[in-house]
Amino acid sequence: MAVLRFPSHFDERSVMNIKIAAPAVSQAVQDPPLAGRREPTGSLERLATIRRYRRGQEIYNQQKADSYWYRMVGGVGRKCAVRADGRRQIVDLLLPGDWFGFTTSDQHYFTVESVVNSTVVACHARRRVEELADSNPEIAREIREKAFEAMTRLQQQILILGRSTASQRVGAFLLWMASRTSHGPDRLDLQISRYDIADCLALSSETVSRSLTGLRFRGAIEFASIRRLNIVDRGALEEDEYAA
Amino acid sequence: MAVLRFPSHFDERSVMNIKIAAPAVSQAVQDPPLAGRREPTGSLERLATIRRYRRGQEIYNQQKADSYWYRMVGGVGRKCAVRADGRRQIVDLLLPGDWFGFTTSDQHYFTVESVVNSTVVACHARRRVEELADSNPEIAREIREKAFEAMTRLQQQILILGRSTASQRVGAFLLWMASRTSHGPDRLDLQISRYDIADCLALSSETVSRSLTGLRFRGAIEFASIRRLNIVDRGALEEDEYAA
DNA sequence: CGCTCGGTTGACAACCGTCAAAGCGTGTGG
DNA sequence: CCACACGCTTTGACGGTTGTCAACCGAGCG
Repeated sequence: MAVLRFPSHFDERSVMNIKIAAPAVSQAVQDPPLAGRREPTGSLERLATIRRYRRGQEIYNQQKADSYWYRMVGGVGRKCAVRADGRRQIVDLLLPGDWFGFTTSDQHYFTVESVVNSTVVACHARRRVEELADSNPEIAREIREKAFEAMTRLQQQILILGRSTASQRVGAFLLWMASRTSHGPDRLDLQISRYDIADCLALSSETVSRSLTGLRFRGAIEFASIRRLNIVDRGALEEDEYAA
Repeated sequence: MAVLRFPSHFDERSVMNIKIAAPAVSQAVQDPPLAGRREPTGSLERLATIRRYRRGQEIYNQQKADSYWYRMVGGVGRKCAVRADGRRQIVDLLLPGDWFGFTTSDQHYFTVESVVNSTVVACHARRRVEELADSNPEIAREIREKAFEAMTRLQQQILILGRSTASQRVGAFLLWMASRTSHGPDRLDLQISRYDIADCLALSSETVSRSLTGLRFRGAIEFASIRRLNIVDRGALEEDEYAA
């Protein structure tokens, strides 16, 4: 129940009695639930290969030819690009239920890596899925739907990257992540590091850290542990955008 | 052949003899060519309705139900969101050959507007296209391919937004636009305003203008007219990213 | 026990957004 | 035909935000 101090660049007058949320009882470290999404139960998954990864392993690679489409089953993945200056950009953060790696050739544009241990991925041979889709319109529709979902994720990412200030980006990111996971709408288990968040939002990790501190200071969020937090004031997070 | 002066924040020592490129002879104002892409010639386009727009008109809208998938035939479109503070974010810039408006419901997430006069769009009734795709695997594959292309555009946009400095973003944007249009790899007719560029790149129009001036100053580009330019030094524009 | 990695904070400089003003081109109306 | 107005573009000045460099801390691990 330690009282937290805030760094000097916050207004000292309001610094009192701000506490860390009491840790939830007996949160054993274990794999997260599968985000409550329905898994496909049709013939699609019968031809899937399941692969399991430890943290930081490569799922596919821009360099090597690869003829699979993928579905995230458990854990977290990141689709990223590395620039000439060594900076990394995370283009798509992959959570259970998300499909990724859609191509029409045997070449991917990006590299996908697992972010946490026990990341589980279902691999679908592209050619076989396409043949299946050719003969089964249901499957074709399902693939289309998953591709459209992937497009929605990318558009969401663009909207977040388009925000002008770091706090807005971080706030919108937290809300988005909370809506994509299933710990309840206001509980969030960021399983990813500040570095990964920074690379998602095109910020430095220091700025992410400062923004989180700022949001905590303003009472928008509270931390249960370093990567688990509760959303206290949604209004303070959402720069309420009207998607016109 | 006027000698251009540079604003004071550029190094005055190098300011001499920098000229506007000689204007191309007799460039009448007219519709741009259709970017040299093959148009689909199959049964898909037989059930398309062609619509023509003047500058600034709405093609579809986030508010109103709409059950079409679209294909840009001529001109330019912008898919955008407007935030609470009035700021606009362009999520996808639509050029001839681009499909857009993919959904599985009768609701769109964004609004699409024409950017230039004589923008021409082909509208495909979603339900009829889906039925056609159900019975014709060729069509289904074509739709998938167009959706994947749209995903590639969005990912490209994310990579550009992820760059840290304004000049890098503007430079990458110019190269991208040049690769998407067909005036030759080094000639570019931006048909859009600085404001639109700014809303694509999450910058202010002033910063876009300053970045363009800076790129011109560094000899990376030269202007044929205010919206037409030549790419002189690709290396200076591309912060050569290695997409890993 | 010491190392490494991730996270936080501080100091400072550079960059960019904002406000303001001016130039310019185009279209419109008198 | 001219005058005007409007929208787009450029430039200047300035202040706030953020990236960078640096230091420190704590947790996990060999």
